[in-house]
Amino acid sequence: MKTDDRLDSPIAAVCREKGMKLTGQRRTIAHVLSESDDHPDVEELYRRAVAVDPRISIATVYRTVRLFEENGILRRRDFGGGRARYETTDHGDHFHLIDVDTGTVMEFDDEDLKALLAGIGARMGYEVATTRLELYGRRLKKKSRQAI
Amino acid sequence: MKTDDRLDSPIAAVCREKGMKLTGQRRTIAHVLSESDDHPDVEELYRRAVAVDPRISIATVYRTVRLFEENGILRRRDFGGGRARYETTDHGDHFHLIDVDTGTVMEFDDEDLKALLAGIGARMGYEVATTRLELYGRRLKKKSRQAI
DNA sequence: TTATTTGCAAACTCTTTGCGCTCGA
DNA sequence: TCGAGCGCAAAGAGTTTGCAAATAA
Repeated sequence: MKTDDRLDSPIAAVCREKGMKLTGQRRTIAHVLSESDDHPDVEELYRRAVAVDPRISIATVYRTVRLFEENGILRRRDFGGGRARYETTDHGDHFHLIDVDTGTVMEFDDEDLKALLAGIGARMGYEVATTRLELYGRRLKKKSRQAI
Repeated sequence: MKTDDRLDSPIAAVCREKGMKLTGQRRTIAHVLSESDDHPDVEELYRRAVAVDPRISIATVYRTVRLFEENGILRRRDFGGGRARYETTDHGDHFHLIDVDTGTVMEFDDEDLKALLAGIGARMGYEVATTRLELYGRRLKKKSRQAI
């Protein structure tokens, strides 16, 4: 495929650094990912990629997403619903809060929480390697919302 | 199917209370579940059920497991690996710690943790309905294990 | 040039479902 | 008796893969 320099992106740069062959499809997917700050599934990534360049198949999206995950560029998430969702790793470790009414996914982080989890693990004789934590909730009415 | 009173179990009793038709297959699956204190997937439940009574199909296990979940007898869990796993609801709300080397699933509970999570949700404007929390870890050497 | 990657379609895994027969109440 | 439930096999949904053609380096 012909190189399209307009599709250069931070993630494409990482691919180059890691020595991956930078095909047109990978460049396109890297571009789409760099522009996304949500948690798309493969189908959605495919839709966005095709909008940029129709010469791409969903099999390639699956393959690329796995490649990027293996290279630490993407993190796979599972919020239920039977499909994997992906987020870039460039904004660190965090947890998720999912609005059960709208499906909106929000990110949060909390040092006390991390410390507490590590402590619980240690007390049980384990070093915690990874944590999967998702809160599923409903928007509070303003009145009952706690002050920050 | 002929009734086999040896298969009576606490879960079968709950089925009766809830007015479900207590078929031989359901009785067998209820029995198997009452004897299990781990987190089997459908395949494993099927294996255990067939060992008790071979006249059972995996479709029935799927159907029964869903029925039991809808009736609050079972809770569906997803620890990755693409298959749902089930636990009885009779031992309350809790979290899981999974040994990444052996696959062993352990349960734990922590009031401070629950409070912290509820607080985080509230601060973000949400009432937390359900929480999914799994710690994946590696056994610590005795020496570095923290005192309880 | 040539080892990799891609597109396509078939295959795979887990789960659900349509249908005619069976069985519990 | 008779409607709910069962077994079977086929269908779905998401994901992976074998193979020949295309392509980046």
